[in-house]
Amino acid sequence: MLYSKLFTKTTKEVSSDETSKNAQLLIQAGYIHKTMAGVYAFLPLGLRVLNNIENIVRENLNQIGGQEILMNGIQPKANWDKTGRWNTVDVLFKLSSQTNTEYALAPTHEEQISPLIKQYISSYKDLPDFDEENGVMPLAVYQIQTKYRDELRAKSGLLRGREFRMKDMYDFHKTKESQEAYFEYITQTYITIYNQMGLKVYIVDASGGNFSDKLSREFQVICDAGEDLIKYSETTNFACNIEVFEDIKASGKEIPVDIQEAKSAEVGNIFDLGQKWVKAFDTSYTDKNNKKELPWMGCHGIGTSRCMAVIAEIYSDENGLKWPESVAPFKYQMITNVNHKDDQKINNQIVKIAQSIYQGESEAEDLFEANPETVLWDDRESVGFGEKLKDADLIGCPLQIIVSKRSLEQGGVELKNRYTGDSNIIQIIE
RNA sequence: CGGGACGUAGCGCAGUUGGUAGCGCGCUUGGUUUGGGACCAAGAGGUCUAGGGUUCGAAUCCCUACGUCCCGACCA
Repeated sequence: MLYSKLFTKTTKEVSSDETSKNAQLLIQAGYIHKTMAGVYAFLPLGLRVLNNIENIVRENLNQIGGQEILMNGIQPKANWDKTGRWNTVDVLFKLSSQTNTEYALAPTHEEQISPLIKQYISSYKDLPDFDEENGVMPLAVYQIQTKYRDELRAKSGLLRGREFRMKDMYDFHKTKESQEAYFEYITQTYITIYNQMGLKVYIVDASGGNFSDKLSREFQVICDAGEDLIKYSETTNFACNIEVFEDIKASGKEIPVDIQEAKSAEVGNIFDLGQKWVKAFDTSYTDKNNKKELPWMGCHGIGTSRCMAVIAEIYSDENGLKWPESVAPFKYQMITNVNHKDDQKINNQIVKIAQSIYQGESEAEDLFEANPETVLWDDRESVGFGEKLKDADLIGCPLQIIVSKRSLEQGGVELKNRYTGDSNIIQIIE
């Protein structure tokens, strides 16, 4: 993409009332725009990052049998009455129509998936037992969608919004064993997902809150902007929320010697919902003996926009963002320096080389993946070179390609790693 | 929802004891620049969040509402 065609602009200054690092950087670099407290619009660069994150989630869930659907933001009140949550979920946005019919703006989708799935599971044959060895996956349906929660206090940029993006998956099983085994299987998939987006997660068991009286498991990333406090160990897989640490100690469980404490952000969680929701909606099936049975249900969330915030918090420095390649809006940001004082021949050469790199015609191995889809070319002519370098650091694509008189004198184009700061000259064969 | 701070040009800010608003960035035009957010010149841009009140006179003082952020509480 040509930078000159990008409608967003970076700014030198950012509002002092956005104090969170993720919001400041993402707004300053033009990734997001604040509409109101806790509600942000995703601009071209921001949407590319969000899409990259969500595609990582998508690909991994498809591999474990997930079938993607898209449910709705607006839901009937009746469903929420049925589970009693119309009055108990205080973050529920409620709205009414011209005819005073009431609706919920969905904060989550158990109230929709349960009656939906009821239509399609009539027989035990519709609910295969999870069998990892033979590659048999259970019925698992997911969506990646915009969610709404009436938070009393939205804060920390994309970390806690009133409108945010979330993946939620729901799985249904004949047996509790299948559900529990899949719960563990998903845990492994989640670790892979977070690793692919550059996040190291700590797994913390917690109670399910008012969501479920069963087990839930949180995925925490060490991050100063986070709202949670965890105890964890680098050498073992021990991790727990600070709130339950004393209880764990009292229970006699062994505490690792390298125990540490840190602030963390919850980037996902998985729940064992038991039969609470299927009971409420009578989501039953007929078993082998022609008997009516209720399935076992699990639900699993990943806050994709929150992941974006956490990545921005962690992968950034005083100059700006430095995205992991897997989620970066572009792999390369190319800067060309055309100086009118210079020999026109050199300027022509700079543009010609940049053009061929941008079009994917470069022979150089390190630039093999360059093309208009992977390169953000800062082709602006009236902008100083220093400003382009600043912008490249702020926007934070992993690799910067610099084509200038100086780089040509050094034998080619400069390839600079945003993360390590290393740079080297790539030979260009013309 | 309790406590605190704030709301002035597109953005970031200043505005003294009350006298109808200014700076930087950005933008427009022209020119010079171009390896770390350049420079000169000339411009455009405002219902000082809104509504009341005090006053001869309010961005400034008082009240109310709305908005934004921070601390806390809450947190599928």
